[in-house]
Amino acid sequence: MDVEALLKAELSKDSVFVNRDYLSPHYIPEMLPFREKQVESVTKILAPFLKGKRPNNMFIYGKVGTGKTCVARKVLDTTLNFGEKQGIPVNGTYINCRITSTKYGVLVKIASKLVPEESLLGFSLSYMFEKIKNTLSQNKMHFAVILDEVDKVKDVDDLIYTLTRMNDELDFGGLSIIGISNVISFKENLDTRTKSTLCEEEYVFPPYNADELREILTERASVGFKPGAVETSALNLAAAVASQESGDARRALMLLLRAGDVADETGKKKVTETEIHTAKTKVEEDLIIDLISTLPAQHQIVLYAITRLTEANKGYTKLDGEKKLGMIFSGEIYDNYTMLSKKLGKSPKTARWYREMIRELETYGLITVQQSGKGIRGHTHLIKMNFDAHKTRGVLEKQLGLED
DNA sequence: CATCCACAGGAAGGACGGGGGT
DNA sequence: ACCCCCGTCCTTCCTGTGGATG
Repeated sequence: MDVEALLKAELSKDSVFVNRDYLSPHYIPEMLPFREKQVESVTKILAPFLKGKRPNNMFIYGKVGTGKTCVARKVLDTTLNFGEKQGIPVNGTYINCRITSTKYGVLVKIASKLVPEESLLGFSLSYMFEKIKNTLSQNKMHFAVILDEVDKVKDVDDLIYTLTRMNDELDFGGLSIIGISNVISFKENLDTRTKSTLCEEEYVFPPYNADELREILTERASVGFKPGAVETSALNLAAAVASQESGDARRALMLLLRAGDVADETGKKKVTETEIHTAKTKVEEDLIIDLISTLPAQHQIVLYAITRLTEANKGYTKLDGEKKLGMIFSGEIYDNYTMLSKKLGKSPKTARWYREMIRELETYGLITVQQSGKGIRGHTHLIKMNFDAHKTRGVLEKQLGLED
């Protein structure tokens, strides 16, 4: 008797859901529809693992919500389980580089996976390096790291170099890297050596089309929702909306999840097109919150300054052409940022550091940066928001604790 | 054409904070 | 309790750049 299942059923009595978890973007389903080929390819690459050979490194590129992370994690998990059952010394871990963005952090993560019983914080980088090397060598172990959002690592070249150097120094065992990114330009900015080591194998994951999304949604809805709780037209709409906005499965699922919440809140027994429409705006806010909440306070203030200037439409005060509509001058933002910082009782950072923050905001996809061309005196950057300024400002005000 | 503008972004070096050794 | 080490964050100082300006 599954008590937990009973409790969940009890909880969901007045809900359209049976189990919300199945709709969570973090849930990894048994089967990954429309990704069979990719699963097969990645599995084949990792297979030498089980024969005690070092698999090639791998680079996976694809837009958000195309199943990169899902496929990589799924295959790694299965391979590790299989290896364990067969008594083969394999190990591996998943690292999200948006959270662990330094070389040191990545090494700590790997080391603590290898020797979870030891406390490793505070040791030097070289100690960590040796620790990993020795553990792998002594156990003749093969290790695979998934570096999700590799583009977020501070010095990728250095990290990849360090990890490959480990292989050269190892007599037994080995380490292979699975890099994942959704930034097209990422590869171009890599050192040639890094590029050739990381991209020994390369895969591009295409976006899902509307039909595929609809099937994914239908499948998840059948396990996550009560039977008949979602109208077919609602599923079609959700799939259409998501495919229109880039074929992002994660977003499609969030949309459906949110629509279910809306139905629950309004006491409806069914999810219809109306709920999907209402959920659409909420999902956008969720995505913004997702991106913003992990940002350091100073970055948030910079972004806040950008939203304010965007809303005030200061973008074209100094410009005549319409091409640059909605673009804001870097210097303007900095002035605004220093003012806001002081207002919030924080000392503003220097202009040099401000430029670093702008660069980071760009890599997070929150803003677009463009070189100033003709028509502007001097050499500066023009900045544009990628999300709705009003919504972003609302989220930021909550985050920064200022609501007036 | 020299000069200025309004920045960009590299290099080097503090300040800080967690952690170990003694 | 003290110092030292290390990695990260951030500042200071600096040289570079593409276009406008006089």
